[in-house]
Amino acid sequence: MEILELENFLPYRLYRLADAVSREFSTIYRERHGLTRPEWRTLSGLGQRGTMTATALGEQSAMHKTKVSRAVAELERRRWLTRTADENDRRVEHLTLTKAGLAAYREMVPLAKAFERELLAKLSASERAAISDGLAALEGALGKG
Amino acid sequence: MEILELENFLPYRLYRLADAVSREFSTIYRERHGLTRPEWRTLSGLGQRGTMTATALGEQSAMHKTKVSRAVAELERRRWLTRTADENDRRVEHLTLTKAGLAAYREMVPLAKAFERELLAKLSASERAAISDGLAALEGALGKG
DNA sequence: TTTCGATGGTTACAAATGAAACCAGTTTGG
DNA sequence: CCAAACTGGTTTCATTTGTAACCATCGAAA
Repeated sequence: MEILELENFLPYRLYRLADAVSREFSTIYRERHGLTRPEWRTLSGLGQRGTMTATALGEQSAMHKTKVSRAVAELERRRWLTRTADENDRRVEHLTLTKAGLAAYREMVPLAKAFERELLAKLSASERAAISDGLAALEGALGKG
Repeated sequence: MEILELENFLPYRLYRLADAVSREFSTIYRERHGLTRPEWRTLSGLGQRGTMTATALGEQSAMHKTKVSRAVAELERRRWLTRTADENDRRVEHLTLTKAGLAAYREMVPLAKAFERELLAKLSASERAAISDGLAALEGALGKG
């Protein structure tokens, strides 16, 4: 009988790894600020880019638009970001971090980098290269469709 | 100011890829049999191994035990698996696919393999090697803690 | 043996999620 | 100019998920 070896099945391996890594990382910002993952992504997106629309945020971080909508609402409630209406298109709003939002972002960046550094420190240089190249290749393959 | 580049941030890249791949793959078994992901994993685990306990299933596929419990309940409802009490430890139950469960498994395996094959076909041989080695290295790194 | 901490598994409840309907504003084609 | 199709974003509702409490059983130690 034909058998599928889960341990070698790519979708399964990817999901399992991503889940483990992401779960461990999330404890950092959850404990620190009580942020959910969509909220953290929104914060990071805006911190990195400065100003974005909700749609752009969704595309950048592959979040469903309802996730974005709710994350933005929560960050706004905390006064970590503000919305500014677009001049030409009144459906669009431009999101920007406030001082408080920026402060939180600045605090999180080193933690995120440290987390990644520690994770990668467990790998050899060639393994790091392999992961980086492999993921890039897959990203490219999926992008094309 | 120090900035985190999300596109190069490992946890983020992993999650995004896994989500995309897993989501696309899941449409296959969702459309075919109306299976959820935990149910599919349970089916695959049992198909591959023959007989497992719920705890073993959870470990193998990194599923929370409530997920396992519910997936098993559903597959049992469909009469795709049966539970047999352990002789020595009455808390434990051994799960096995029924004829119907096995039939479904046999039908799914080629679809899963085809999906993976098509995905990998978009990569060069060295890219495939990179992904495989990189993931293995990460798996090892996480395993150690 | 009895008691107490672990373990396999289920259940109840709360929070996160996604699909689809929705609102408001915008573009396009007739 | 106006209706129809579309787009940015929100809301509603049903489903999925996780946490924590739970039940039953087991093993070890007093």
